[in-house]
Amino acid sequence: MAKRPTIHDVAAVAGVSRGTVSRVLNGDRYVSTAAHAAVRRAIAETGYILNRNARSLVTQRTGSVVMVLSEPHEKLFEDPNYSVTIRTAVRRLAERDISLVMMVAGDDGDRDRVVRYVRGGHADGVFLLSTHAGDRMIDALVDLAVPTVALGAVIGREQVIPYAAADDREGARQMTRHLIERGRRKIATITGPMDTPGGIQRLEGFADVLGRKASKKLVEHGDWTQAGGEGAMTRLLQRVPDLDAVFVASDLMAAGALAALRAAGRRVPDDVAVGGFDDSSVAASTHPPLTTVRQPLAQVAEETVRLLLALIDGAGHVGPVVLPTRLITREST
Amino acid sequence: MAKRPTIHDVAAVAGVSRGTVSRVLNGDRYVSTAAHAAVRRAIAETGYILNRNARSLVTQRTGSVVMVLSEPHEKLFEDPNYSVTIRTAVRRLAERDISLVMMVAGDDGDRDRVVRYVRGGHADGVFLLSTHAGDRMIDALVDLAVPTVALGAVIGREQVIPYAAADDREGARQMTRHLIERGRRKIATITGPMDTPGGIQRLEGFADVLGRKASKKLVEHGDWTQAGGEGAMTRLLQRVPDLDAVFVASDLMAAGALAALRAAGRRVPDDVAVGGFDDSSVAASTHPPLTTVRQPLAQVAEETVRLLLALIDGAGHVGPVVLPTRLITREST
DNA sequence: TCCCAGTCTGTGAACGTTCCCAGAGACTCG
DNA sequence: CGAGTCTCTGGGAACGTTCACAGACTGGGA
Repeated sequence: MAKRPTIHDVAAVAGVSRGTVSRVLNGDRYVSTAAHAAVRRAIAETGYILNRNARSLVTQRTGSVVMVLSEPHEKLFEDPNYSVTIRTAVRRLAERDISLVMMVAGDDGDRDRVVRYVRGGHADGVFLLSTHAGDRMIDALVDLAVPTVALGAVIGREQVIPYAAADDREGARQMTRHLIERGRRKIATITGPMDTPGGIQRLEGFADVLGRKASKKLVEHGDWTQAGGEGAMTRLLQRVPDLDAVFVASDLMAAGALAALRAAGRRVPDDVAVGGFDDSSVAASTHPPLTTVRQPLAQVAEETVRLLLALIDGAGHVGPVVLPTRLITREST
Repeated sequence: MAKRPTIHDVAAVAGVSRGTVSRVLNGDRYVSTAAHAAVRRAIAETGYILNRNARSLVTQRTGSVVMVLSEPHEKLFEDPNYSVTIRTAVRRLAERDISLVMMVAGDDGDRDRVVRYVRGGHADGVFLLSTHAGDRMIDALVDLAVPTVALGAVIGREQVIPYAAADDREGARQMTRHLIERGRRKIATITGPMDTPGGIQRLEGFADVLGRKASKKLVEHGDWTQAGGEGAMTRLLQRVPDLDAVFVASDLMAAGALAALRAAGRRVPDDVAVGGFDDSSVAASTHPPLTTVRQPLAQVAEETVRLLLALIDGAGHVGPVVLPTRLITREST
């Protein structure tokens, strides 16, 4: 295999100059149809592939975006949704010929690396995933003034970092109303960690509906894990033995809650109704299957990418996008 | 903000030449300790960050690796394991200052893009995930002679593409033996799709143990989904109403099988014992919790990266790595 | 003393693009 | 018919590195 063909080779074959080939490559105006055709043909003939490094070197654009995976709680958060998010983002970006670089921000070294990478100009934009409150890396990124968006609000930075998210708060309201409609009177909740948007907003939605009936006694905090959900449910039962419903802020925690209820001899939904959140794969496989709130995950990912692209294209400011959730009724309520 | 500092600026501040700075950057020999210190200081002072594009342009190396996500069965495969794999890979690669670019190979356009990307020299290596049999893209990549590895064997290309994987076959044997030890006599199995390594090898392990008792009647095929598992279980029950155990090749399908059994009025494990595979998050949340086979996922990912790095470093040929699985006993058997 | 090997440094020439400018034609309008 | 505008083209310069080479300096052995 000889050397990879360059723009020079294409130009020679097409009988034009480098400049003209470059113009065709970049879709510039001012190229005659004859030249255009000749270049196209020469590209096909030589099997030419653009060298992005050379291009980036002069344009100062990289044609890539970095997705930063934070690990809020010591990798407890093994979210199946990542898969959907990543796929969707890669797809949408590929349409624009932008590639996706993954980075992990687990410890300080990682976070440093991310900042250095972006400061080095190696990415045209940043896509934040599962951020958590008070992350210094995020402030550093904001300072760099590189287009940055997040999937899910960044707590405390809602105004400065555009995001797309599911309407957690309204979703929680839907579920809470549903439990009331089912005739439940003493409704508790198990939240996520209170430094995550899902933790905060789902509790707010719950409180919106119940008003002052949402006493502190009826609120217990979990950590998104199944074991955490089980523990929280156990504590709730001790404190409020006569509760007749519980809204759990994630399906995985709800699965834990179901186990705790079973262990305590309560029947679901007869004695206690259980509502989840996410409509993840566990939801359908619990016993009984979970009533839950579905998030339009792919759509959220899509909108996040859209925001990022807009920013990269020079949009000064883009607003957050919040997408509606949907109640999925199964047998646990 | 002024222009980003280049190697020239560092050289000027350090009072040496470009060449010397470059040598320090690349850890070359033949740099005096004084020069070395001066350069280090100048780098810190100027906040210099290497421009990878410029480097790649001359070295013909990119310092990045592409991970290709195939979608074997129309994105049915929403594998929570992706998350672990991606994290692990990103981590290990970052240690070597190599970044991970994600690409999706869903349709022909995607596959073309991947090949073009690699042919364009934009990656030093390829990391294949969830491949499926007879993929032309894989042959194209092999032809390009770029270092390529896979997580999980590539069916039909086991000899040409190095891989790391869990010992599916032995795992299936462990489970089958376990079912026999539990006194089961009529043991059926629900497999994965027969064009995936998990589908094939887990069935082989099952057959290894049962020998000729593993009649065709006792084998039913699923598609890794819960609904698929439910359907397969229903068909099995019709055909072999007196079966007393079933080994299901994935936890998600096993959850479906449990639902089918419940619908048919069979008690688990009293009437029918159910074994899963993967030890995914659903396993612990089914009712009853699933006995299953745990794969050392993070370790598999780690080994895959190791193979890839070895290949990139010039190792001519690296053998496959197969890691042991472990039986996790819960209440379904 | 001289020579050679080893260590260290500076510099010109690449790497493959895009950008910019100058210039050649063609066409339009006064 | 001349000036101005628009379309199209070619080629020099720049982007920020690494690499190869040449040269300077050191020290040790003949």
